[in-house]
Amino acid sequence: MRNRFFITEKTFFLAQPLITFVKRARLKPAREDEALTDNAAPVASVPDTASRVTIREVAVAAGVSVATASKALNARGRMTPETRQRVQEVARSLSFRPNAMARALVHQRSFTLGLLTNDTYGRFTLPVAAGLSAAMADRGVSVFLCAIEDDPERARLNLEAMEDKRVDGLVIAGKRVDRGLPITLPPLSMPVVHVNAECPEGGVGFVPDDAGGAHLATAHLAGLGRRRIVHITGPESFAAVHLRAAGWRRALDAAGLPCPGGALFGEWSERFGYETGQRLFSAGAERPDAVFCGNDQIARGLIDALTLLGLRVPEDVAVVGFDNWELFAQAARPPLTTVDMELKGLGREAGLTLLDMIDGKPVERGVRRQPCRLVTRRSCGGP
Amino acid sequence: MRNRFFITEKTFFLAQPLITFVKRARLKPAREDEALTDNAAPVASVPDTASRVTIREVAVAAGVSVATASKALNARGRMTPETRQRVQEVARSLSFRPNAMARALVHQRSFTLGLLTNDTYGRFTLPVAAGLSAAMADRGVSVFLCAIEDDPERARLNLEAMEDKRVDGLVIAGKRVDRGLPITLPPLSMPVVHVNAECPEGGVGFVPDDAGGAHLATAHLAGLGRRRIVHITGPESFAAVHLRAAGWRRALDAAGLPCPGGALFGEWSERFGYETGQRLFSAGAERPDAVFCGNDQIARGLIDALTLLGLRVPEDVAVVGFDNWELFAQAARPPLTTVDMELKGLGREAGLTLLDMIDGKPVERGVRRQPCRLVTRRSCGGP
DNA sequence: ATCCCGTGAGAAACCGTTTTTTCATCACTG
DNA sequence: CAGTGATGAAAAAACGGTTTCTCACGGGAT
Repeated sequence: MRNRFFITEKTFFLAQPLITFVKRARLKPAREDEALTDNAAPVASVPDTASRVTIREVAVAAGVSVATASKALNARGRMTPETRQRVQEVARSLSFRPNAMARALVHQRSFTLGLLTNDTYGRFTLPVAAGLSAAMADRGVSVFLCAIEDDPERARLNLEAMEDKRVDGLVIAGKRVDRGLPITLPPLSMPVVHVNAECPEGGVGFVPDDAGGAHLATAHLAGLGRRRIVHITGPESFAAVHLRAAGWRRALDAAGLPCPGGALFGEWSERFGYETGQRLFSAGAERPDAVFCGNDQIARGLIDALTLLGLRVPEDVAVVGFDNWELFAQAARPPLTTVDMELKGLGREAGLTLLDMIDGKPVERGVRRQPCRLVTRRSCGGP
Repeated sequence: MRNRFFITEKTFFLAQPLITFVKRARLKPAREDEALTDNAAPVASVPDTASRVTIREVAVAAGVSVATASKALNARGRMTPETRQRVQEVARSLSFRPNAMARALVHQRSFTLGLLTNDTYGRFTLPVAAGLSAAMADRGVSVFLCAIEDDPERARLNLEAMEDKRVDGLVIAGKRVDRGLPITLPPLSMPVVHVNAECPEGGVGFVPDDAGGAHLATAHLAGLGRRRIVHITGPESFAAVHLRAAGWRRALDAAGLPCPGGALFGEWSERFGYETGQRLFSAGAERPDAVFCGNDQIARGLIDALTLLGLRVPEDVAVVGFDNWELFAQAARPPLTTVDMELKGLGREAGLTLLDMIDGKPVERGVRRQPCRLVTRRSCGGP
């Protein structure tokens, strides 16, 4: 109770040994008996903490003051080229690297972001995270990963950690565009962007353009001369399902094609694709000549069903999937043409926008739908 | 060239607007004309940076010195209970949270870890990362995610960032226990543990106990009375394949069962499982009554083949997989009994050990094989 | 020779904490 | 009543940087 604001007691005590250890090491430079007893044990060598070289050491080695050293290394202020160069060379030779935390302290900017996600096993968050991390790394910004398992308490804990660590901004990533994370965001002292998750009123969000992707896929099929293009997809409870269905319908309209009785909703599984395929294609008359599937699993199941029915893909039926989940798309026979949601790009754009917000640049609020990309493989024929 | 040690020029210029922005905000407290022009634009509200409350403000509000405030909040030093309580209440009412970076600066400990991984799309790293992140969060430690895409340059960049940010330790996670990451680790100034990756001589590593897991699976089958247990698995180029095969063989020996001609090596795909199943079970005589598969995909393909051949799972043939990849294990009919590598636990243990190393506790070097867990579903029958 | 100014570099203040040291106060002893 | 500890709290010194201010110096104009 006493202490409830701060680091947990566990953490607190955890910290003690190290601190005293370091202190001791600094005061007495290695007593002999200690060295002797430590020697034999087959323990992993703790690298000499060898107290990292500071700008102060660079300064004395270069024969200047720390102020001058700092200015020399940061290309600020005025000074003779010789001085600047001498300092830089000394810094290099000592392999000096400035302490980012010290620097953050004075700049009031940590060059650090938080990524809060509840998609622990998911195939969505990792690409987003990778794209984000890569783009940020290029700009000297690092990303804290916070895996909250749909557990509000864990969310709170991580949010507090992010506040304490003074991250410059926060990316909140989920697995469904129509669901928020299990957090009631407290008033945060930093800008936030949402990725692949419900975006609160007035917030900034990034999601793949599901409708656009579906349009892309359907138009591709129409462009290849297919006339009866059906849509087999996931459960109606997903917003993404409706968006993709809408894109499909719009593309059919645009191509002047009939909309054969609405989309076939079901589940995101191979099984559903397989069963729907059997049902749809065993009836002889008026068979579709193309299927746009709501995801790659469905497409995979569908292809299995078609193959079993003796129908050839793509000759008799062309198939497009959604997700570009390599595991399914590449493994399918024939390999699957599918829609890639560009999740890495999503993470990248979210990060860049967040940086803009941090820099105080004006950023339009609202949800951005990032374009998808059609990956053509062999399941549609064509060139 | 001039500047090659430090933040990139891009970063450098990026930082400027913010810095001057903050400065200005502090000097003049909001000029009216600025407020007016800013007002109408539909831009995302940058939360009032409202310069976070510092311990200094807490101190003056409580009528004590900062030293006293610090001691009061950290349960250090001696003081009257009244003073301590008063400070704590003031801190709470101002919702003060200490700046972790300032604190890190004096403690020489950032309570921060780096996670370097090249498994961007993979199903292996994310659970590891989640387990690590969760366990560390409980201890007030945050984890930087560094996604390097098998790109040495990116690896270098991220390593430098981790050094600059003064992480206390590093977790290096890969996708294969017999491959290192594309890094030639420079002499690092912090302890390192390796997870699911090749561990250099004298290092500390964590991998799942493949052999043990295989033994677990095979012994389970033997315990259910199966006598002819074959093993269908991935390519021989994987160390994990050999370990699992060895575990399988050992379990057969232990149960006094014959080893029918060695393991069947191939690839990690459903297709391979399917085809091998057809080949193996269409020949009439001396059919196996159980199969231990090297992963869940193979198991899934195998079950498809068995079903097609009219063989019942588990009545005629019992099947065990490896990975507990929900997508396959749960979706299989019947649901798959399989070996879980406990990747989250792996991440957790790696993190805890790393913390020990950071604390200077003696830690045995070498690779630890963490036990796997058998998840029993319906593909083996039994209770 | 004096004044002024531009220039390069050092001194000092600061960022937000913790920790050590110093200091004043007060209640006891002898 | 002076001397002695204990005690609570403040002052000061770190931690590793950046930035603002100040200053000494030298050259050119008067």
